[in-house]
Amino acid sequence: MSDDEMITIWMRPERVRRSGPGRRPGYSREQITGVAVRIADAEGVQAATMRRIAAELGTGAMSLYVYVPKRDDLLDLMIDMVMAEVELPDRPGGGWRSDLSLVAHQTRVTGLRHPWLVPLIGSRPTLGPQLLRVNEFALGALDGLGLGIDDITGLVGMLNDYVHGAIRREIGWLEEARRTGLDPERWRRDYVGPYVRQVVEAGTYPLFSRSVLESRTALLTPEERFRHGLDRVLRGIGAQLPTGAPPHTPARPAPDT
Amino acid sequence: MSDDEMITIWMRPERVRRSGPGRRPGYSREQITGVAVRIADAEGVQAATMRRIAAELGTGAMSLYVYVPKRDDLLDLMIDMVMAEVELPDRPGGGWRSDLSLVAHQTRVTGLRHPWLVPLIGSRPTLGPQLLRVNEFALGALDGLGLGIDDITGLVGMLNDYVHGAIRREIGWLEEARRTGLDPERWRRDYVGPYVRQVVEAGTYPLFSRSVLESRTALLTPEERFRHGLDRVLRGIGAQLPTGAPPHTPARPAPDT
DNA sequence: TCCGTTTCCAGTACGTTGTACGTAATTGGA
DNA sequence: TCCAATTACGTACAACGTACTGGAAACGGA
Repeated sequence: MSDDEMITIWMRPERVRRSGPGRRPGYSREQITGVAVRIADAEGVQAATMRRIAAELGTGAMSLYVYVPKRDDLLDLMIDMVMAEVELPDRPGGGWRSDLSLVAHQTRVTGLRHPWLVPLIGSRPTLGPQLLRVNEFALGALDGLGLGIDDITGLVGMLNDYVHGAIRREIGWLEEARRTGLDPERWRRDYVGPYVRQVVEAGTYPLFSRSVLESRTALLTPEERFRHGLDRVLRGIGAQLPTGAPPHTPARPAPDT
Repeated sequence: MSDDEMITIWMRPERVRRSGPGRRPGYSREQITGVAVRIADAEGVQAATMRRIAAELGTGAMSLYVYVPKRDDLLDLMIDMVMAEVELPDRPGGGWRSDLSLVAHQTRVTGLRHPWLVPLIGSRPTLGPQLLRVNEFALGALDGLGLGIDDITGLVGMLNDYVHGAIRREIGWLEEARRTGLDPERWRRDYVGPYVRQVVEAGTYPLFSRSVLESRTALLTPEERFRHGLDRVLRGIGAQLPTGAPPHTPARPAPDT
């Protein structure tokens, strides 16, 4: 199977040539990905076009294709690059609750720092090394508590779903606000606000209205709101652990270092 | 505030003119949205271009702009149109567990019927009437059990996060398989398979490897797998209900009919 | 009946996108 | 010194969203 037919980027590592003929590469995957991430952070992922990235590097668009097969692959590389910002110890060991809490909070700050991350990950499932690393840490947090592997993956998946959903709620209409060139606060006030008010006043959805009008958590900081939801999920997880389980001892020896 | 400045489509209802001068409209928002949904179902949302939709209707691309302000608005309309397929009774009343289970399963089949739905909803939060309707039903399922409104929205959010995540996992690489023109099963076997096998054999992520090799739920049907995860979430919700709550009586009178 | 006003239809055109292709430039090894 | 390999990048093409424009159609009032 030739490299050209390798669909996933993770089976097509960057060409590394220590010696031999041919011009020396002037750029790199990591450099290109870094520029793409910076543009996406500032102006949204749709602004990170091949031409724009190349211009930022002072070269032509087609030069990027030496390092990246297609733009879609670059998106996968971007996802994995920012997943590296999720700071975790080599292995879990603080007790399952604080371990999972750490993953959740780290993922949240990363997702807020790069508002395009979670929406993108949602529409393009990828299994880059950094994502696998974070996943492995979360799985490890629940290992050795007497759970089967399927329960572990299920519970971690549930936690992951909450974290992604919460980040999405927190990001909200950020992307669309940017698309229209308005600052997010003004956008919320002038456009989302009137619509929600209209829906509330119409009274068609009474519980939705109550959730807007009588909300107390709306007064909390986003971080506190996130922790409340996280506590709920962690309580749910805790309720499904085998009773009398050891606090955090792994059942298997740690992987070789 | 003129219509031109209304950013959200839900504040710009379709122009309805019962009489007066002017040519009679030959198409409609619903008709256009329907064609777009059909194309997206068959070939992915990126195939539902303005030109393509118009051609399917036997007209020019620019004619669509009489009914839809921008393509992005059409995406919101598509989301809401398929959300209408989530079949629910007028109001909950089967007990919170079966009510929520109903929403979950209905959402799942809808998400599978339109694989672009969940990824799209994830990258573009919208509050169309059909989505509000489904949300209201879910909120109603937990009303009258002694929970505050914030707890209700939190728990419903948690459930919703799981359902969306589960659908995403089930859809998997469907979209990318289609992009490459291969059928999904062949794609999984020839591309995803080798990569996962390589990761597993490298042994870098032992728990991930176990989750692949020792999984028993992988042998279940997707529907059973979904129900298992759903049961976990519902157990988590049940564990957080006030004790001795009435089974399903709403605390407030039903909305006017 | 005719006209003016309003609305819809649709062709043309512009700027932008991803990327296939071809050519020039650069390098190490024979 | 020449060859083979590799990178750099301008050109080109099809397809995209959509602004603009002129023409067609339908009604109310004259």
